[in-house]
Amino acid sequence: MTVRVRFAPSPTGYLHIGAARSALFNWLFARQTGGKFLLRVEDTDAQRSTDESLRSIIAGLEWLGISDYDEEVVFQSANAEKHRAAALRLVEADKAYRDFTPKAERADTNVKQEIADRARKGANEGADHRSNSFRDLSLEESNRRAGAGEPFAVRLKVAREGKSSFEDIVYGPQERDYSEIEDLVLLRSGDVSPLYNLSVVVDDIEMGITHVIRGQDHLTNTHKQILIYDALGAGVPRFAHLPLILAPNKAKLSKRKHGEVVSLTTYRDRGFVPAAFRNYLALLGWAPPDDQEIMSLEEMIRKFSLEGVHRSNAIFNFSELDARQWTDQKALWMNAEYIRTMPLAELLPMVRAELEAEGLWKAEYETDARPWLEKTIDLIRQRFMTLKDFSGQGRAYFSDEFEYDDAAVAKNLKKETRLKELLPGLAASIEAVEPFNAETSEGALRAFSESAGVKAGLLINASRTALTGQAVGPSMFEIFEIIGRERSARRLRAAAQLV
RNA sequence: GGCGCAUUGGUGUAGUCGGCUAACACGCUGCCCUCUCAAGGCAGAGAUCACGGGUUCGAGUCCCGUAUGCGCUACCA
Repeated sequence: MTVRVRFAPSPTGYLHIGAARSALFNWLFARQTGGKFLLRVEDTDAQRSTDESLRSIIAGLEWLGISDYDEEVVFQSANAEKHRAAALRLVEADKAYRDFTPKAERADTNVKQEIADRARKGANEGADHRSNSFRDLSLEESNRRAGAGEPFAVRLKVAREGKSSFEDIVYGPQERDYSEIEDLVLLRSGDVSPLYNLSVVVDDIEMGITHVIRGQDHLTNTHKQILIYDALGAGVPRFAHLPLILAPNKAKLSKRKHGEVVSLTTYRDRGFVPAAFRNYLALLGWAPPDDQEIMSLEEMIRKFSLEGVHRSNAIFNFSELDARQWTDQKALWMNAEYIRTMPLAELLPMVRAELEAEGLWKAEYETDARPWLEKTIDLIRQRFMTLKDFSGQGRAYFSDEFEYDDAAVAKNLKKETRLKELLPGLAASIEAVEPFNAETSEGALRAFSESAGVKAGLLINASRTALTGQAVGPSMFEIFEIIGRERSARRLRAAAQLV
């Protein structure tokens, strides 16, 4: 039997990293087993679902490189009629019943508290889950009242005795007593719309899903879903639940509290290389059998296994206070690692996109200046963290309009007043060099520093800030060659004004 | 409240059948390289494996209990 898995996000917000990881694991599993990877949009909550959210999710999956769905995208809302029919079929088969109890309004704010209170109260009164008086209403009577237009909800008839059990691929054997599961509502009263547990099951059956891979927050509810599979007479798929990704204080990651760090598109917008973030994501809750953490997509597919997923929740370690740690340090490190080691040919288009977005791209980079571009990028990528750095710290390589870092100016230019005269002098001796390259500019600078009686380091560091605006960067003589004779001389003279 | 799941250095993880002087990566500290560095090289600090008890010659690994965290418990998804 070929494997069929699906990623089933609900479009009620952006694609957060936990969901993205679920998508990734589904995708990896499908690609490894030669199975099908499907996308189903769970848009049954019309109030909360938005097109914008859907677009953001789709874009996120594309960015991660896992949007090659093997079949048409399924929209759950389009299947509502099927879900309803399935529930009514269960009523006919006496596996579910109509509940004519008037719908109780629920305040959305304190649901968790309300549930706990109700449970506590129920426990005190010894209430049991099978006490609904409509549970044993005859089908004739039920049909009659429904036919007369009386509003009803449909609930599943859960057996009084026994227990539900299944083997989770990640969490192992799971068991739950029926007495702990109430007769869950399948269809809402009033508009008779289907509820989540019914919809997932009917759709998963319809889509022929063989493995349900999703967040651990669904682990306990799986028992309810299995009950629905059974009632419907359908085979139950295999389940694999994934540990959750938590915030540094071990709280659930949420948009409201944690903002954009949890949104996948943030990583795209802040200069992450998709492969790097994907690689990082794969390591949250899973580890390859060997110690190799940096993996190509092919290696990841080959090494992945659901059995290798572990059970404890992972913490996404970031700091809201420190800008340098705006997201997990390992994610940042991995991005830098990818930027400095990936094939230049793969990096180039990403840098181009960044330069274009910032108005720094020039047509000649595609033609005459192509070798220069490649050399430059290869040189400066060594100490960059994100693609944004190419247009930020690296701006001076692509434009004459760049800013001088205050700290760099203070450290390398302002602290030695003689630089006011030395810099123009250096500019002159640099200009006289022929040919102009790293070696000759070094010779010129060292000769000049000797004749001026200052240490070469003084001029080298001053030059770095003069030519790039930065305090750090590649070897200075490489920079001279890259920036070129004329621009170098001009910037050295201009920097004299900053001393 | 009930039920379920988890718990290895700051973080991500390894540790299959009990033999660990607890491994790797990020981060951190120091040194080296050097013209700088958020790069590279080297070294180091950091974990009584949540706690308590038990089984055993021997437990991070097995059993029981406790604590903490998380999840579910809804006519939300």
